[in-house]
Amino acid sequence: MVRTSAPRAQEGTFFCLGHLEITMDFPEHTVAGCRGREILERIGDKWSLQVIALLGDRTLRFTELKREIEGISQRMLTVTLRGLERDGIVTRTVYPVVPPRVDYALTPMGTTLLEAAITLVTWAESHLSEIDAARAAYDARTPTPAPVTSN
Amino acid sequence: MVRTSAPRAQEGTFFCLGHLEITMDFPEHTVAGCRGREILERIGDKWSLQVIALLGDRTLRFTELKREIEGISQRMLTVTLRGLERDGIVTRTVYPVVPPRVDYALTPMGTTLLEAAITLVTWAESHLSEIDAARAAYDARTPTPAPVTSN
DNA sequence: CCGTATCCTGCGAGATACTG
DNA sequence: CAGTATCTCGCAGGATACGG
Repeated sequence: MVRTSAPRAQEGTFFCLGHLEITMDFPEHTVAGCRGREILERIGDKWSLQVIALLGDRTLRFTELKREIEGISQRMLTVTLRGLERDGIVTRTVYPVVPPRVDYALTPMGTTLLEAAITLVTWAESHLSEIDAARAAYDARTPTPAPVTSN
Repeated sequence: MVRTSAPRAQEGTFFCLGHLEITMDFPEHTVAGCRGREILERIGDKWSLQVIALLGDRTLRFTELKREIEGISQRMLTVTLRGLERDGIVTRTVYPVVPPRVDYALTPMGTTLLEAAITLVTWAESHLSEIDAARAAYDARTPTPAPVTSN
């Protein structure tokens, strides 16, 4: 059994994913703005994890990132990088040359985040076939209700 | 150094987060629909992880989940649970009684997913203050451009 | 109690055009 | 090269009402 939420009205250090009660002694653990969820909002968005993964490999320039990440728009790459920079996940280094050159790299904290995230990716890799099987079984049990072609 | 993307034009088992080239010998690793991202879309959404965390604790009924998860709508709880059920993360057990009773529980696979996800939550817990500091520093460096109140 | 069925809204995110 | 500035649109997700 994995213990993630607290027995009611108890205190201590818990994962901030469940009960209201556990937040009493930890003002920073609000329910609506559950801090534990913030990291998911950070790497759970469409592009952040890909950026982090690429930078885990090596420092990259803006255009290099754009080229590596299939389908990302210039705007979203900028937005993503700014968010990661603000959170201290990546560093942004501007070289005052012309044409401009900007390097992005993982901070030490960013590296540890990547290591933590890899746990999940690894899990995904090793369970994809099982998930596919579950989906197929589910869809077989619950055939899509024919969109009104039977009359 | 964390190695997440492949040296170009090489083959083997890599994390599906970066290069195009690594997908050549793994048809299931498409770029747009990167399978590694699917799990993030699963637990990265607004409610799934909270549901998983609560069920990691113990089996819960629909209404119990609704009560525990502050702010979730009936609709989104249903949608979330259906998705998790389809992926084989949770089981749904209907008792033919009146009024109806439906129990939700983690599958073995769901439990392993929770364990993997906890890695990230733990990381978040232990880096929140560092992130806050980074944000404060960033915001100090980059004060919000006054929204035209200076004329 | 445990859902579906609609309607509606805000925001994530793409496309495009323009600058230092 | 490395961005900002707009405009636009789809859809995740909330509110509400009803059904078995």
